Amino acid sequence: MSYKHKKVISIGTVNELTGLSLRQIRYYEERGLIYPERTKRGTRKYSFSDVETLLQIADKREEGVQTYEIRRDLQDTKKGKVMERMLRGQLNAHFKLNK
Amino acid sequence: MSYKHKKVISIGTVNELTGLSLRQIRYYEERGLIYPERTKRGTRKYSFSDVETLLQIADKREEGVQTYEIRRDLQDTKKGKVMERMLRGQLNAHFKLNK
DNA sequence: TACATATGTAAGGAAATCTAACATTGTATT
DNA sequence: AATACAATGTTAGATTTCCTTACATATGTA
Repeated sequence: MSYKHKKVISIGTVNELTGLSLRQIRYYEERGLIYPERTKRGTRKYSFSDVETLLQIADKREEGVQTYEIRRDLQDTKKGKVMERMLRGQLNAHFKLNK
Repeated sequence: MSYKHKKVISIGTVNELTGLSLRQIRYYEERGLIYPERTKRGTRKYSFSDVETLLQIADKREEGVQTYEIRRDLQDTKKGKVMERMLRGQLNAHFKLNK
């Protein structure tokens, strides 16, 4: 897994990187927008990818978009990315789309 | 700056990633092998690049190499990398090596 | 009005980190 | 042999960070 997706950043640092409050960061998890991992003892760990997502969320929220819609958009984006890869043929081995 | 060099990882996570004890991680800093940043309140933050360096250090230590030699090697490596880039021409604008 | 959303804040507890000091073991120097 | 330095462990006390839960509040929506 790349550095971008490895979950190693604790919530205080995410707060500094994004400007979002701890409350907000945890709440967006509760609403299913992000999925940090937990250490054995329960502390949350985020990836750079999560940080990027949170920055997008912050933008959307400023526009007044609700978490429910943001979640939908994020899922669409993910699907979009998967589709791109499929079209590029990188998932052929799994899904046997060609031939 | 890239994700690889951004200092966002706390020492406990570095311990998990490298298998080195907290004591060792701090000691290698004391010996000038790595340079974590500090938050306002004093907690150390490491980059993925630091983690890579620490893995190299761990290897060298197992071979019995002492920290002062490792430091020298690491510095050489850095110089080596800079030279590579210079030869690739990426620093021309700065050093005007060609023409 | 009643309910849901989004966020702040407070409290109490548990986990993580910091520094400093002392102990130990091995290797090198005198 | 005695001394010194290197590398690491361990302990202790203090500070910081993080966790959950609960209550408050403002704003929008059914």
